[in-house]
Amino acid sequence: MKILVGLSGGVDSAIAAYLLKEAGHDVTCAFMRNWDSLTNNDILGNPTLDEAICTQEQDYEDAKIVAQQLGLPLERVDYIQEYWDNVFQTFLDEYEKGRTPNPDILCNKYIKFDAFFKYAQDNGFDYLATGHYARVEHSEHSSKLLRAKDRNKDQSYFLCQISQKALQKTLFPLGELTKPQVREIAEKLNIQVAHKKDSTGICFIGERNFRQFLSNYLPAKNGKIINLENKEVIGDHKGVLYYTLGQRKGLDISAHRGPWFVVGKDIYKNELYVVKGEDNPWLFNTSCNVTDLNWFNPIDFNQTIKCTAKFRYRQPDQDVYLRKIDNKTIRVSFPQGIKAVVPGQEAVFYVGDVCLGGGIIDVIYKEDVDVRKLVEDKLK
RNA sequence: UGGGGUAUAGCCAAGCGGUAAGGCACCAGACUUUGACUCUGGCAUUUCCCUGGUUCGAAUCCAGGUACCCCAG
Repeated sequence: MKILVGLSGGVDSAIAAYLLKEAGHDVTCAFMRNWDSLTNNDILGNPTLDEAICTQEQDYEDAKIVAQQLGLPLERVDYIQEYWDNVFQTFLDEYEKGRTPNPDILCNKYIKFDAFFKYAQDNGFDYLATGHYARVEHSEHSSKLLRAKDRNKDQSYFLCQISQKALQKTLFPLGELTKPQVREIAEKLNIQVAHKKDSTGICFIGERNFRQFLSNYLPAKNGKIINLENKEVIGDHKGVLYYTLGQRKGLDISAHRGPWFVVGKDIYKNELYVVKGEDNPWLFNTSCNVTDLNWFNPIDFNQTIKCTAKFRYRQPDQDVYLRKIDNKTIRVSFPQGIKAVVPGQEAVFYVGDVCLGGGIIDVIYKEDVDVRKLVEDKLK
């Protein structure tokens, strides 16, 4: 089969490509470039800007060496415009609304498994493959996304928004392997990047001082930090948009004994609301509405569905109940209470190893009352 | 200007003659393809408001200052 592999310059995609080649496929590699720091004005909080070779170019160099070592052709594709329009614009819009988006899920949805997928289709490839840790089970008319065998590295969470259509033509060669096994294979092959550190941070943008990075696009606007429980002003924030619910660090509240955690914000009054103590009841929610749903396979919502969910990457599985609200919204209930379920973040649903799909957390509730209303009432 | 009390890190705070606990904040690292959370480590030795004194030894006891607080005027 003719397969296009997204080669990032890291170990994972290198070994993914290697395994496909070993299996006898006709493999072509492609390096994606989706972010240009200079044209995107990504100046503040960008540590690689003054480095001799920015990490992105280094990654490309690594990818070239890997392709060469594997004896595979390497193409280079650019989706800078698409990334900006579909991923980054949404990312900024969400932050502007005071929410906390997950750009990497958008990146998979719009870039890797849409724009790049189409590229593969248009160029006569049978399948697209990446180095993600996840499994896909193909059958005649539909495919299933499954958790990776390596439960520690499982990345199905980030793949929850890709289309069934793309999934059907996708392979994840690392799905049955663990990360240590992948590194071992790379070592045996003497792959250049066998010991390269796992990448973290926003995909294609990398690690940044996040507040500074955001301030390139969303200017700082100082304001008050208020103790929600007694309405006392206890500090100053650097811009309400820069903080996320559940956040502890960076509040710089030193005059009052903490620890303090963010439980709410008002983007119009430009106020941040905090409470004290890591077990504070304000930190726990019991349900949320989820929109922008993507299901890999049809779900029968005639009855309440019991399944598990993750509200952020690497969160242990949470028991939840799903109920349909309307065609675009479901209510997710978790009476046991879960900490810091954050609007804008992704809720991803599983039954056993099968990833059902996911959606964006829209409104959070405590005992079926909108938390924003609870905060508002508390401040009266 | 009568009486009483308190001064220890950015904030809070233990210590009561034997060589400066702890928490918050902050910083660093780990973890991590979002943002967070979490974990580990660092963080007063020209040191305990200042100056003297007692003592082998003082943040601790004594004397005198200084600052702030409270009560009564």
